[in-house]
Amino acid sequence: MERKEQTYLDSIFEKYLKARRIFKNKEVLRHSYTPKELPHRREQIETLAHILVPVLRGETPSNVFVYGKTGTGKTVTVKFVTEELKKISQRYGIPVDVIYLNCEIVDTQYRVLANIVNYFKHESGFEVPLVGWPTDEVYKKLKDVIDARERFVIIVLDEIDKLIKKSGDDILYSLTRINTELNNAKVSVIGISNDLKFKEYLDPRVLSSLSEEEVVFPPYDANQLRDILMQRAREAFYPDVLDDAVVPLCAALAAREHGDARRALDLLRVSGEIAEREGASKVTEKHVWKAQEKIEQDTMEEVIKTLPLHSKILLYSIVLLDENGDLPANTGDVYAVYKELCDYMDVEPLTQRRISDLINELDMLGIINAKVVSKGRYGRTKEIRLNVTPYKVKNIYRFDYSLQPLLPVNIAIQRRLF
DNA sequence: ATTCCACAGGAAGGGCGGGGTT
DNA sequence: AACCCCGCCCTTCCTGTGGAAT
Repeated sequence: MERKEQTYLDSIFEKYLKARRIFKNKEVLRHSYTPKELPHRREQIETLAHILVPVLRGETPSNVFVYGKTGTGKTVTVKFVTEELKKISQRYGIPVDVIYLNCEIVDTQYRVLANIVNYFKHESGFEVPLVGWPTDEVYKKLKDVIDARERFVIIVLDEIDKLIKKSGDDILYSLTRINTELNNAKVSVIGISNDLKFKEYLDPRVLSSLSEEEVVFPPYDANQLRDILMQRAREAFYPDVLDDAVVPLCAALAAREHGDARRALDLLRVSGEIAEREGASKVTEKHVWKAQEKIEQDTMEEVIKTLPLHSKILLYSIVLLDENGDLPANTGDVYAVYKELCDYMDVEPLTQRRISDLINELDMLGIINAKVVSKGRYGRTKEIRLNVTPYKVKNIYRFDYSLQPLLPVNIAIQRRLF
């Protein structure tokens, strides 16, 4: 017994000892990492550089609107170009400040203005509290602080659509016109968005001044993703740990999902992590498929976890029907079970009309399949199927306090209904 | 050709919470 | 603090409909 235990431990340690280390520098595969070169973005880099170059001649550059889907390199390219500009302008003795704000976090006018003022706090000795001041006070302060000396200020508003949807375009109006009120400094705005439609929300005046110039980032195709991954892989992994097929497979899988480079990098990283954990000496195609599976599962789990209460109850009634072998079910059946569950949990049930919409939502999220079918004489309804395993759903609910009562309920409910 | 099931899904409006305004 | 406005969630009421059954 003891002997057995000993060899078992030995084998564990040996496995890890023998296993070649996989990652040389995992940071390179993170989204936040800015590589030294950006493959297949030469055109966008040049356009941006061309737009910003007036700075070096002491002229105000145009405002820019940058758009493209997620994972097309917008943010990283803008950061890259603005960094380069900062370096070069230093040589020319022209002060350039680049203020990068992600509007998903900095999501109100006030916060945007306050963040800009606070960016200069070391220089001005001023700091605006995160709440409390009237917005126009902050705006005045902002002008003072910026205009304290001659310089260029480039304000990058990432995910600008989030800001506009939440708090309107007033702030853009102010920022794009601020130059008329400044004597020393010059400001230009770079707006980044992955939602092109949001332009419709903008006041035409704002739109015309923000999109004086536009830079479009098309999705990457599989070959381009492969180049990107190759470049990063050289930095991230030790030599020869990647099987030849790994990078092309990651690229192909990510290309299938609208050419998202983030997705591709995640795949590559997770593949490596899985190989590492298995104690494998090489990352192979097999690990990539596992990574693909894991990422899908993780996002699905996250989606289910954050569902509102009634959607969770609704999902659970479909799970019960599935366990009972009653899928596909129609809307009426599902609604009946749902009502029972609400009753059991002492929750007021929603109407069938509303549940019908929630079913559609679950369908769009890919958790269930709901197809409208006509059963002739027997009416028109949805055929509802489950797209995840009941086990998975239960496992997620196990950690949700408010759903505890549901877990032991299955058999009782089923008996009462059928 | 007609009927009729079992819903789908549009329209309108109530209630409510969060943000901005006065 | 009082107020208002907007977006969101939900209900009520409603008309529409594909196709098996008759």
